[in-house]
Amino acid sequence: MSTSKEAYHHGELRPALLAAAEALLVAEGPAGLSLRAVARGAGVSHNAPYRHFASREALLAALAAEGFSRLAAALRAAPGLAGQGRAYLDFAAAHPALYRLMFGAELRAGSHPALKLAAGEAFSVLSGVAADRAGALAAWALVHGIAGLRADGHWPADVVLDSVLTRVT
Amino acid sequence: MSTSKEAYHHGELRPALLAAAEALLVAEGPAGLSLRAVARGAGVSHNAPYRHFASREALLAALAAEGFSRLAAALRAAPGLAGQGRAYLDFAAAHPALYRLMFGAELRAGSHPALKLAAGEAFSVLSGVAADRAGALAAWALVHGIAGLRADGHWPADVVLDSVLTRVT
DNA sequence: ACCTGAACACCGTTCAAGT
DNA sequence: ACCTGAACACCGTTCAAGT
Repeated sequence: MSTSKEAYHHGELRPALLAAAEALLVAEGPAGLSLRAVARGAGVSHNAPYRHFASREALLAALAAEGFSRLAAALRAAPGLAGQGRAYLDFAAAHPALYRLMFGAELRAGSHPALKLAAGEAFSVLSGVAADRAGALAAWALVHGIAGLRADGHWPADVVLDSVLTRVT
Repeated sequence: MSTSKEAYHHGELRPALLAAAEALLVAEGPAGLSLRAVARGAGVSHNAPYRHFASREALLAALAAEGFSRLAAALRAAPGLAGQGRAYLDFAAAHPALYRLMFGAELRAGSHPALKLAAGEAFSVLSGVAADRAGALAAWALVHGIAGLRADGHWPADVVLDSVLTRVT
């Protein structure tokens, strides 16, 4: 076994940077997520991240892609359309900062192929349990809309989610 | 009539800053929306905006609040729930950068009372045409979800919106 | 290969002045 | 009142070196 510090010289810096980035994102919000702060969090110089990410935005995109992979796994573990709807909302509620990064304005999915791929993977899991295409899109838009409104503090706390989820056919 | 330059000395700087900020947001995205660039756009020193906004975030919040007011006006002009749904989606599609700022991760509505108020105003217009509270929330979440997915490029271009909008009761 | 320190052009914010 | 220029501590990114 090597110490974590030595590990950076053996290819472990990339995951260490992503972990530091997520910790920063949770602790200080997206504004605190500077590349230099991420490097400090991982214990390396402000310049070391460029060995693994082409830019700050590329690191953010990688973190968001990781979020989509985790969301896809959570959806796969949930049974049925209603179950996946609840799993989707649970994920967004459990990781609000990450969820906002995944869909936020600072990342254009169009310009990050790996991100778009990871997102498509999560959505295909949702589609797999819907009756038809319009139904899958409606369900996805509904849970995504609820998750977004909740994350922004626009969603009344006393609403029973199931009473809303069942309004979509 | 005074020239626009002189007008800054007579209380017109605030709207001029908001207009410059929106132009920058549209032209360069949220990353290009620096306070110093906004000041340059309005033709004043990098420091002048602090006479009207406490911080960069306060200026962003004011711009987002203006967006909610415009959205509310667009909703008021549309007849019925389906009409308002379409008006909501039209607004998001016509002003994608502004829409993303309104709901984006860089602004927490909770910490900007005026922003939360403006958002609540827009939502109350939507609620006014729904049959009940769960239906209003479902409709709002659905159009908001569709708007967000479209803005992020996750929405298939060939989907007929009405076929999805009618899935919500 | 992987990491570092110095450097560049920026940024938000503060402050002491100017009119 | 409203605006300015200098200053501070940051930031993303690049570059020339070090091992």
